[in-house]
Formats: sequence, C-alpha cells, structure tokens
Amino acid sequence: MRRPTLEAVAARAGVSRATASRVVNGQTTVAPQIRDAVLRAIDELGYVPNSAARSLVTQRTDSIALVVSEPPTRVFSEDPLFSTVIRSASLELETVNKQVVLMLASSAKSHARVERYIAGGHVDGVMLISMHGADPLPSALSRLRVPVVSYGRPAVPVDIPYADNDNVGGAETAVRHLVEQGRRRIATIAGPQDMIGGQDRLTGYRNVLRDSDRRSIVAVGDFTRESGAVAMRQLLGDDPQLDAVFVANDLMAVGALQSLRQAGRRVPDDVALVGFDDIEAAKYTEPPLTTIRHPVIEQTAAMVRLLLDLFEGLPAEPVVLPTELVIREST
Amino acid sequence: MRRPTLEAVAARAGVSRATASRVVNGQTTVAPQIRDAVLRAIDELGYVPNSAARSLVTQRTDSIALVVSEPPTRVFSEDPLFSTVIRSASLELETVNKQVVLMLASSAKSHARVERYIAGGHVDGVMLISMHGADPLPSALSRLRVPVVSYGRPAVPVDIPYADNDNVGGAETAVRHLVEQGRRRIATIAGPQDMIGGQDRLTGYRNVLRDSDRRSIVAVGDFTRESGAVAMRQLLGDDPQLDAVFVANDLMAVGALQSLRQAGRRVPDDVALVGFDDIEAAKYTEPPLTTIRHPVIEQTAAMVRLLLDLFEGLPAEPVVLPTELVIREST
DNA sequence: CGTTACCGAGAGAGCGATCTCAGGGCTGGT
DNA sequence: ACCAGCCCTGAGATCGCTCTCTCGGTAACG
Repeated sequence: MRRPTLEAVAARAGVSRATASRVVNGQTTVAPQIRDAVLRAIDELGYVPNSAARSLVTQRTDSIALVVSEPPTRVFSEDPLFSTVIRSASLELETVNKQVVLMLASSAKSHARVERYIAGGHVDGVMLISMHGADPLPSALSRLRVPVVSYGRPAVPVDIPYADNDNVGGAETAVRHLVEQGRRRIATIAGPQDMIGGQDRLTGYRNVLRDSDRRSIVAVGDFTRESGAVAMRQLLGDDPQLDAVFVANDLMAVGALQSLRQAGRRVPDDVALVGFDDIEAAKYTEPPLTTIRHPVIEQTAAMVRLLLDLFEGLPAEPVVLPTELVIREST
Repeated sequence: MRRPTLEAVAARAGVSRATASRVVNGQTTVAPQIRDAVLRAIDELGYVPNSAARSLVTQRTDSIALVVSEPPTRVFSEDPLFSTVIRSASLELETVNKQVVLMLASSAKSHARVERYIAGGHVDGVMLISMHGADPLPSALSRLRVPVVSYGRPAVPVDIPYADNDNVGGAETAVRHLVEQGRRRIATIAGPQDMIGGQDRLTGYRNVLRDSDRRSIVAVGDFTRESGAVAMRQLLGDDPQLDAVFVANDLMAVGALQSLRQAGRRVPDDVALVGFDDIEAAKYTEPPLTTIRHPVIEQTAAMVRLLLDLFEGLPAEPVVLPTELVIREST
C-alpha cells in the first residue's frame, strides 16, 4: 500500500534503478525506447519521487522559505504589499521549479520554530521580509549559513543581500515636488519609526525641508488607513495653515484625504497631498493621488535573483531600485 | 564545512549513533550522565537533525500543508477569515510540534505544483480551504491517499472530513430574527453562488421567507465591502419599501450600511440589517451590527483535530458547529 | 552462589533516491 | 579484421537518520 519507489518503476520497466532515475531527471543519455518504457511504468504506477530521499543525497529541497516576520494583522491588512510580494515571489520561483513556503514569524516562539525548521534543512534558502528594527531573525538566519536575502534593507546592520527601493530619494522627490508647486507649509505623516521604511521616508522629507529652509511639521502614523486619518486631524490642529502634506504611504494618505474632506479642505486647492507606494487604490481616490511608485514586483524579482545568485555562488550585492513620481490630481 | 551529523555528535560524546539518536528524540532509557554528555556535544557542535534523513526513515515530516485555493486578492483582502484560519491553525499545530506550510493554489498551474509537492511527501497531511465549486483540488488530493481535511464543506461531494459552521441554520436564525421584529419586506444580499457559504446562506434566507409567506428580494455580491454597497443601492432601487436586509457577510454589510446612509435611510428605524460572521469591524460600525457569529477559531481547531484523528487512524466524521445570533443595534 | 530478569548501549540494516565508475556493445578509422 | 573511442546501462556506494536486535552488565531472587 506504500507509494511506489523508483525500484518498482525500474523493475516494471525492466531496467536498473540508475536508468529509471536518469529518465525521471530528464537526462538525455537514455535510449528513446527504454525511456518510453520507463515513462510508461511511471505513469502506470503513479510514481512520484520521494522528496526526502532525493534531498538526502542532493542536499537540495527545491523549496524556499518566505519568512514574514510581522504580526499577522499587518500581513493580512488592506496594504497589498505582502500579498504582492508573496504572489510575485511564487510566480518568479515557479519558473525555476522551486516552491515557496510561506512562514509567519510573529512571536518569539515562532521565531524559534522558524529557525529550527530552516536549520533542519527543509529549505534551500530564505527570503526575509521584515520591517521592524528589533527583529532578531535577520542576524539569526545569517548565522545558519543558509542563503538569506531580504526584501528591504534589514533594520539591523547585517551582512545579507537585499533588494530595496530608494525610500530616501523617493521621499525627497515627493517633497521637492511640493516645494516646486510653491507650497510653503509642508507637513508629513510619517510611518512607524521602528520600521526602516518609516525612518527613511522621514529622512527624505527632512532633507528637503532643511535645504529649502522650511519648518518641518510631523505626525506619526503606523501605515494603516485609520492612523492616517487620525494623524491628519492632528496636523490640522497643530497647524491650520498647512498647505501640503507628504504622507509616507498611500494607505495613510487615503485616511488623510478623508479627514481633509471632513475638515472642509479642498485637495489640492487648499492642501496638496503626495503619497508613497502607488497602490491600486491611489488611482481611485477623490481626487486621484499623486504618489511615489514603489516597484514591489520588480523589487521582489530582484530579491529572488539575488537568492538564485547566492545558489550559484555568484556575488550578490544589495540592489536599490529607483522610485518614480506619479503625478495625479492631488497636487 | 557541512553541518554536523549525528555521527559527529556521537563521536564527540563518545557514544554510538543510536544512543545519540535516543537523546535527540527524548527517550528516557539513557543514563543521565551519558545524556548530558550528548546534550553538551549537540550544543557545542550546534547540531540540528537533518529533516530529510529523518523523514526518510520515519515516513513523517511533521509539517502540514494549508492549501488556500483562492485567488490571492481574496486571501489577502479585508476579510479576516483566511488570516484567522492561518494563524489559529499554526497555533493549534504548534502545540503538537508540527509546522504549517502555507501554499497558495490560485491557478491551474499552481494546482499541479501543489499536487506534486504533496504527492512527493513533503507533508504529512493537508488542510484545505477552498470555497469555490469548480475547485478540482479536493478530489485530486483525496486520491493521493494523503490525509486531507477541509475547512468548510467541500463544494463537490467528496469523501473528506470537514469542519463547517451551520450556514443554513445561521441564516435562518438571522432572518427569523427580522421576522420576529415585525419586518415585512426582507431582502438579502447574497454571497457568490459558486461558493458553498454563499449558497447555504441564501438557502437559509429562502427557507424562512417561504415559511413566513414573504416575497424574497435578492441581490448578489461577492463578499467584498464594495459589492455590498453596490448591491444595497440596487436593492433600494428594486424595492424602495424594503425594511430589512440580511447580508451574507459582515464585510458586505459594512458596505450596505454606507449605501443606506447615503440614501438617507436610518438604521434600524427605516431598515434593519443583519450580517454574518461577526468580524471585529462589526462592533465598530455606526450603528453596531447585529450579526451571526461564525466561530472561525473553533472551526479551525475542529479541523485540526480531524486531521490529527486521521493520523491516529481514528474515524473522523464531519463536524458542523452551531452559529449564534449576536444582537447589536442595527436591528 | 547461580540463575533469571531487566536495563542500557551498540551494531547494523534499512529508508529511497542520486551519482560515480566500470564495463559491454557499436561505430568508425586504419 | 582489429582496436580505439564513445554511448548507454548497471552495480554499488552513499546521504543522515531511526529502529530492531543483540549483548554485556548489574540487580534481584531463590
């Protein structure tokens, strides 16, 4: 009742195990006639290679962990970031016949589990997506001598290749755009400051404001829509005269738009708004949102390529993708 | 430079491989002194058992696939269903030392990959969550002789144990509640009719309407907030006199509330509203939503237990959990 | 003191694949 | 006709672990 083995296939086809193995692995050095016999046997028996046995000798598993080191509430939130990364990483790796295994690592306990799982050789490599500074996983995993790459620059300095987008530059572009529009009092709704993206985008904002001799007006959100709405109300209270806001992500910008509307401010006449990410929803707000495009799919592809390079023993240097200003009607 | 093997641990501790193995697996028949020596060796070498080798002989992997057979847009939508199932299944299985491997099976191509992955023995069992009728996975997997359980009754009749909630009964309770409130024209916003939950909840609605001699008024959504808003507008157009709506899930109910407000109808004075699922957001709507509690965590736990029963060779019968009316202020 | 019982430890056979190496059969060149 | 060389195929080792079986040693009992 056990699943058929290669042995059984070989016996049925009247060849040796070695030959059957060659056929299974698509080697060309097999006579067509024998090849067909083996294929028929495989088909008749419904043979599928035992992955454990194969991994044992090849030292490969052809599966790759995507470790999402965030509380599930964020992973499965309105923000399409994680889902896009998961989906495009899967797609990208399918083309090279590798399977993505998604693992959530929210608590400290699950960190340990993830570490053990990876140390146990279940996967050939790890893609890490983790935005929080305190995260112990990047360094822990890089110690395991397993190929590891990261989506986004790890918050702790650790020597693993990563693919990032130019958060600082993007934020600078956004704010410079507002300056060029003649806006005088430019506020920002920053992201959480324990996330690298939140920090970098705030840095970009500060850089331009300093250079253009303006006062910075900062409220901090947590990248959710609701927090954007709250932060906007707060900003309006702090400085009713503000005439522009750079919001660190589009989701918060959607919330901010809502608050602006409730406060009776017209966008962009009274207040101009620039977001960050260029999520789908940014096209459908009222008015459509000027934003900085965050190339998630390309960045994911770059990360996957880094990992594949590591497999090949090639040098893998961090990649930082450029961002791009997308002008719509909110400025 | 290879990872240390049990052999190395045994050598360092001055014992045989078998004894080292006993210690690793927590067998008690080892003298404390030797045990400590082995543990020390493990620690010093940083030994972690090779999972492929272990699986090869034990025929177990201690990991379990959670196959989500839905387009990613739904999986990672506002609806907390999937995330809750994923999280609580992980939690539940951690207690028995098993790892959940999440696999998305959206396209036909990824179905094939998932099947191969599972047939290859990567996992000991499969938990399937799939709402669509046309889904070929339930039957495909059940043919593989791998233990399979399902979250929710599979749409195609196939002999795999499942844990479901009482969709028909819940819908009946909801509509009966509206009848008892003296509502005369009770409409429904149904879920997609290619999903079992969508079908069953519509059936429940129809059952009660038939028994109470009322006319049914149906609009169909797709379980998203937006579709609920659209469906509500449509219902108001179809029958401006309606005084109650049963909405097949809370997310659509949130959208419906929005449309009702825009149309100037007061809830519950003009129109009473009952949702389904009792998601967190239902508590925070204006007014808070009367709904039917869908016990997601319990249902997931029941599903996990079914799978564990299958592992033990115990009989595993489908489980249907009762739902419960939660009365808030929308009725 | 001898015998039985039992407990703890080691030897060795697998688990199911891959892969190296050697050898048999052909082809082709001389 | 002979031999070199190539192409296929098969034998057998190996990956790292578990688990059964065996055996040495000590305790218990008569």
